[in-house]
Amino acid sequence: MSDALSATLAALADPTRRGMLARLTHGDATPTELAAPYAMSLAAISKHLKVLETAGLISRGRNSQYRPCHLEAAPLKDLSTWVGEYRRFWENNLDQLDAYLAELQTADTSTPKN
Amino acid sequence: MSDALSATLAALADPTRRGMLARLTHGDATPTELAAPYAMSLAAISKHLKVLETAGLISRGRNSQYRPCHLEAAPLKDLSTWVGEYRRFWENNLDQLDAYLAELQTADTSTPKN
DNA sequence: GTTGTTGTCAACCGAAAGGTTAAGGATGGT
DNA sequence: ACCATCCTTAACCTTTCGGTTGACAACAAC
Repeated sequence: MSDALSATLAALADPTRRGMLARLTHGDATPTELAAPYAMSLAAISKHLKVLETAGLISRGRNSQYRPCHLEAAPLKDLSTWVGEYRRFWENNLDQLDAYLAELQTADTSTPKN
Repeated sequence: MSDALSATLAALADPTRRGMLARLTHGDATPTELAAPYAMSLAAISKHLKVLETAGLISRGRNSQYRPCHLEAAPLKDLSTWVGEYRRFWENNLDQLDAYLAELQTADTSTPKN
């Protein structure tokens, strides 16, 4: 899981963490504020934030006792780029094209495995 | 992890599974073909394929002994839509806007926590 | 300096992830 | 009928994940 994209995807795979990111789109927030919607200890929230920070999805400042969290979108940009490579596979009736190609292959002389 | 987006992200968080999807962009392939690049038992490959299938990222047919795998891009489209909501956060110098807003808040009368 | 609030860390726990090996089901070929 | 090939399943093991509780560090307020 050492590559950045895997870390990003793993961090985003948890609904609690996605909820925190969504909250941060409205502005920076402290762990206590981020914890509000969840029936969960603050320690658990702190762990989630560490996962997000390790993935580069948030950064944290310091304001007296408070540790405000800030959304960092760079990993999301990378994710968007990655998933964009697959765009042509969900656009423009590609399934029907695939079906056509499969039919061509069935009519072939060799032993088709696909 | 019951929601579809979490299942998609968790499935994609593994580099082996992403590699399999990348291979499937070149056309359908059997488990044995998909296993080729990896130093891993076929049973492990079969498990990975089950994860991808459960997430709706592939479908599987039957051609005699072979179980050809086919890329299904719908969950990727949903993921692209989700991440697209964050687009404005990595475009157009948003960090500088945030810094400006933070400065405004520091000049405020209340006790700012963020 | 004591007290309260905020947040993190360490230790622990159960469940899930990701791999193994061994067994077996499904199909094709001889 | 038998054998080989392809693939999945079951059982198991180790590591990671997501939560808990308890201790405590940092800072503010009184």
